[in-house]
Amino acid sequence: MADITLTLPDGAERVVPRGTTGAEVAAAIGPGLAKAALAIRVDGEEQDLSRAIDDDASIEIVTVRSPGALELIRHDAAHVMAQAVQELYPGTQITFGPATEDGFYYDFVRDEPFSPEDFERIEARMREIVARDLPIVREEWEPEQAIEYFKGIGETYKAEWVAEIAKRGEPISVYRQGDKWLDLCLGPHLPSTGKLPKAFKLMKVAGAYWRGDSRNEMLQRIYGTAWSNEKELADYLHRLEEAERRDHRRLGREMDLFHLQEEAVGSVFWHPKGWTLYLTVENYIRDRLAATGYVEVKTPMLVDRVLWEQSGHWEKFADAMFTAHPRSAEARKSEGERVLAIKPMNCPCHVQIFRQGIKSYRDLPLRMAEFGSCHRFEPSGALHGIMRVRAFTQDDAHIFCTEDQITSETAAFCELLLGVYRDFGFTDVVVKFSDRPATRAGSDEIWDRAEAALRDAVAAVGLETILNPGEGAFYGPKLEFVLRDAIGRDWQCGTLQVDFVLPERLDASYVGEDGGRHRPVMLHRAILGSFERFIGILIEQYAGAFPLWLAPVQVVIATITNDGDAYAREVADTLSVAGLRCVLDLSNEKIGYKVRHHSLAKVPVILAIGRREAEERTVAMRRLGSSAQESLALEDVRARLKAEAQAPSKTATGE
RNA sequence: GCCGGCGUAGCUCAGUCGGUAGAGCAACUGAUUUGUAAUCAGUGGGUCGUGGGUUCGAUUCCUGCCGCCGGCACCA
Repeated sequence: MADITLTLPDGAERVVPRGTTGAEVAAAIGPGLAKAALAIRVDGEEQDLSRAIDDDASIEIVTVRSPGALELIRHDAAHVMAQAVQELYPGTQITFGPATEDGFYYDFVRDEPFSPEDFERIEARMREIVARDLPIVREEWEPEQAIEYFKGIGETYKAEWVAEIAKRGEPISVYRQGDKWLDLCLGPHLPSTGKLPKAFKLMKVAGAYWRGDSRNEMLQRIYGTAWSNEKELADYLHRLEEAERRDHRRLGREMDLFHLQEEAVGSVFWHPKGWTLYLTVENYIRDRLAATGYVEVKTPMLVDRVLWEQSGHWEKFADAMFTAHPRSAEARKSEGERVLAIKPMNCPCHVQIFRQGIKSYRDLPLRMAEFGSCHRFEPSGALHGIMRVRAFTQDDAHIFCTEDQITSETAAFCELLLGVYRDFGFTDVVVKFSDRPATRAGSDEIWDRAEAALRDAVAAVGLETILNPGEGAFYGPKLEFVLRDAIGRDWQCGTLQVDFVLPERLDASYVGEDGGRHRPVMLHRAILGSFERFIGILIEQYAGAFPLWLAPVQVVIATITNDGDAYAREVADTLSVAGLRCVLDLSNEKIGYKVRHHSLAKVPVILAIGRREAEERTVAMRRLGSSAQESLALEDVRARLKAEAQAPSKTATGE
């Protein structure tokens, strides 16, 4: 048997007999490493320690501290949980159980529902299985053998899955965990259950469709989290608690920004403070659009269904649309029973404006923006605070352009978007590139061109994207700009979609240089996406403690004794005239109470005024989050706060 | 929409093994004139999500519906 050469991460080489296992290599390097070893990476590919290595390779022993170790641990935790559940609840079937971003889940089939009360029992059994230190051994089975075995023990889902894998011609690998339990799995796995750190916790039960298809039966999914040690677990649980405090639904109520109620499910009641925030955001984005060559329009809320039929939306989304008609039978008769749809989007209306009069190539690109209110009948289970609602407003725009202009328009848009996100404090933006879906309109050649144009633009801006294969719109590829909420959920905010289809269906055209008629391309684009969603994320991003320009109440002027009342009024007037949003607190409370009260309300600036300030015509300024005080002349405060409270869209133009 | 959980005052929650409910905070009123994260006292506030059933009697038990929460599916 010939020897092979293994290269360690530090560059050292080891010559070992062909067929040496990862465990043996680890042991040869040192007993400490052998004990800590969880898996081995062979030429970058993670494998079981028990696998024989047959060729020269660069290797790395994976321990708890290795990057990627958590994924291994979580995957094993899923299996240990599955074993625990099957031991405790005989007759339960197992299906899939992968690692997730911060934990794992396993999907079970069982008539009785699991409840969180079961968790303690399952966790205890999991710890017991870890204590048993069961060896985890990989085997390769013949498909027939596996199908027969799983059918024999009543695991019909596993049997179905084996058949699927076999059809693809892939090997069937099975992992034994002890001598009584096994699971179909790709691996890799830890060498034994004893290697699994006991820093895991079951978190929630939920339904999930078999193989992610809503036509299939619903399974019971148990979610857990797992970490390499107790401290990491505790930190994680602590982070979750912190995140809960930032939840926009909670802050929206506590800060009196908005509310939702049963009589208008999925629609937001904006309170004065929330609406101030909303208008601040809207005015900011309006400035940005005006500065980058957009024109703003406003289109009807109620539009005859024939337009939606023409655009193709009726066919695909009719069930998700609201319709309206006059209450009076007489009116309905005279109107010819026409069905009006409450607009679910703005694009067909924008095309109607584009179609008024003859457009020349000189008019392109035409960037048409609208703060358009849309209504969609979102499935009840999808509603979530103000992040996913049935009535929302987008900072929507459609850029009518030539095919040659797609790249430059996209690049300009990406730059605008990133600048806007930066102004709101978002620097980590995930951008997904969604390419052609299986069912689509338009020729492959058109798709090639659209995708290439989009790719060029992204490259021009130096944007990193994640490919989201097959997730494009039916009419064109798209970019999705994704922000994350406090609880770790991702939300699409910005988007850019290249569309060759709607201009055709709605017959938009322009006269080209050649004097002939041509179809424009439409770029559907939004930066914030829905104001509702974006503001929800904004609330969580700042945990309600907004920078001065966004804060609904920017300054509280609080008196210490009522000797200062008259002067405090003057301060409030001065600042209000300067455009600052002020609240005057002359209430009969101690200054300590007022400071606490307004600090909890997350007001960025508190100006305290007592007898001394009134005499000297100064204020004592205190910023949120700091207990330091600064004594300033009234005129200085006015100038300073006014400058600081300018929206970034104003400061950039030097106003 | 599907699976599971939940629904008592503005908020957070207690309570009733079936006899129409209570605390803290908030709010309001009064006293206090106060120097940077809670001054004291008093007052008001709930068809116990909603419809039906069982019962002498339901907020409590059963059930339909609505909403919310967590996932899944969906997201033009």
